[in-house]
Amino acid sequence: MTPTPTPAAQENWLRLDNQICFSLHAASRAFNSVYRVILKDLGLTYPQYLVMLVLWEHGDLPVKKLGEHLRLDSGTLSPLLKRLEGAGFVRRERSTVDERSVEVRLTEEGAALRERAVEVPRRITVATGFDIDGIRELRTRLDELTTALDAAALSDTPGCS
Amino acid sequence: MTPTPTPAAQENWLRLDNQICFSLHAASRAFNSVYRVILKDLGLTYPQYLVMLVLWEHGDLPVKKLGEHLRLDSGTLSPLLKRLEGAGFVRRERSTVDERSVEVRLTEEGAALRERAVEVPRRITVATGFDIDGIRELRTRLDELTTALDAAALSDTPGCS
DNA sequence: CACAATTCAATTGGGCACAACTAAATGGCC
DNA sequence: GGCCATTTAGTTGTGCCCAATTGAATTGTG
Repeated sequence: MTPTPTPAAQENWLRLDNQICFSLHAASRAFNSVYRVILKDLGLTYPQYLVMLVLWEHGDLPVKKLGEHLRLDSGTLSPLLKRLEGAGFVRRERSTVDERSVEVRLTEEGAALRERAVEVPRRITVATGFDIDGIRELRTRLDELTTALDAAALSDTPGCS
Repeated sequence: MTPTPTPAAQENWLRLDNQICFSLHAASRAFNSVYRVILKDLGLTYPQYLVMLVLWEHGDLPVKKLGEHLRLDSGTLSPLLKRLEGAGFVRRERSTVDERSVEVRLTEEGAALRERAVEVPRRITVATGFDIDGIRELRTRLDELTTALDAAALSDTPGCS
């Protein structure tokens, strides 16, 4: 069936790799799809929703801090925040004490949106088909994975034979 | 501390939700980063690598079949395949038996790339910090999640109180 | 004060993802 | 044969993600 002389072991590695990376990729996009449907009422995309979650939890923040919470840089956040400002959910105001910094502030409308967003998490949880413990377990695994991958991306290990 | 009259339970939901959706989001991007580093030598992006994996495993395929394996539509695949063609790894040839269909074929160069890609999976596995069983377990969970989310996206349940 | 290094946001460019639409070809039906 | 629904790629528009660069403001140092 496989005409290549490659050892079976390498075939298995390739296949296993396919499984894990593809599974994560697919799960991420599936999550995105569900959020797209649920967040449409609120007029938010999924990454915009993440920004609003951070602002609801921590209050007004400079772009820099927002990026640290979300692990996103200004190249991603700047246009995203402009769209949120265009939608009327946030204002961007350059700090008076440090002119380099831009404060992202919730508008009345943005703060009020929280009331309507409160039901989102439960709907998402239901959609996952997981119970609380299952979600917690999965979250822990994913965070472990992210930590390990971040470390690997830094050390790189390009010369690995 | 919280001026809103919202019950504490809802606060917890919001926080829990933040954890799971954000964890997946972050893990997906972290994976992407590691692949970006490792695949740079090969001249592939991560989604392009997924396409090549499918072609290496299944041989030449029409765009439609490729999309089914990867769960991607032509809007994503068409430009991606053009870039792969530009890089010399695939050819796109319109089928002679059904003019609507476009066959994606590996070039010599594309097939040869497999030899160099063989070491990628092991490096990725090392980067995850997980052992084989851990990866298998996580893969299973993620596939369950994707299946549940896909089902939820279809049924939607928008009127949920 | 002057100068260099650093910090922060914004911009640009390349690529991925998806929705909506177009265009061409096929196949079934009368 | 002529008509129409379906199938298949492609195109367009919007948004996200990241790398690299730019430019303004700040901080540190002499």
